[in-house]
Amino acid sequence: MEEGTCCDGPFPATRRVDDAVIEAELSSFKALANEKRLAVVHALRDGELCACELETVLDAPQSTVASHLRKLRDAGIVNTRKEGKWTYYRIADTASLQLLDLAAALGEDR
Amino acid sequence: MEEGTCCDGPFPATRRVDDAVIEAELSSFKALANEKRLAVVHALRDGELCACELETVLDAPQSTVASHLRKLRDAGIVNTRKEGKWTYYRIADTASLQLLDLAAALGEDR
DNA sequence: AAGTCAAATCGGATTATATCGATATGTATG
DNA sequence: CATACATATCGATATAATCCGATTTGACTT
Repeated sequence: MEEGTCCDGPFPATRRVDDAVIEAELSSFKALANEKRLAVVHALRDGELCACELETVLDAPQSTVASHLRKLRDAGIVNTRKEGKWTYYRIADTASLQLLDLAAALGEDR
Repeated sequence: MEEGTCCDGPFPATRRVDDAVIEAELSSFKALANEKRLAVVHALRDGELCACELETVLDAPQSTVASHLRKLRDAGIVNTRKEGKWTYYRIADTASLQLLDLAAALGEDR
């Protein structure tokens, strides 16, 4: 009933994807694809917290927390504000909160 | 000018985060935190494609593509439909497309 | 300027993911 | 039932991410 092979013809070039877009998406998704970094973003939903408060939230050593915060910062998910010897972290863009909500909805049933 | 230490008091328990929600978000983000899997999702925006067509899109060996497709399926990002010896893949939920768009917007400038 | 505390960075060990050839499974067709 | 093709799984290796102690940097304070 079947005839011919599936992939003997050229694949439509219209389905090729823009690398720059994928790169942008990738940097957001990689930043959020980690349990501790997600916990940070959740903790910051209600407002800024300083780095040492986030150590308490994550219950992890200072250096571990600092490296997660750096990744979130590099990805543009959070911003910082220095006040004396403390560094306060906050959500950079509410779009990241929408992102979490969508992801939660997608992943919840299963 | 500063007085006291930052974290000598107990941290407000109200900021504790729901683990189940994080787990759900994590499974979506991990599935999308890969260049090849993102390319698959993009390729499927305009409609279903069979596995061997996706080999062409990714330009990778069959076994590599198959393992990425399995991860997308396990995460509920794509569904499959078998027709004879072919397996067609499609986006399971348009919410994942919104997710890509938001992530692209977040990650583009920087 | 010595001491203290917050936070960032470094280095190396551990753990997780990705890659891909080889092999197995499943579905037509001759 | 042998063959061809599509796709899934296995297993070994390569690559990347995480973790965390130790050290450094920077901002106060005395």
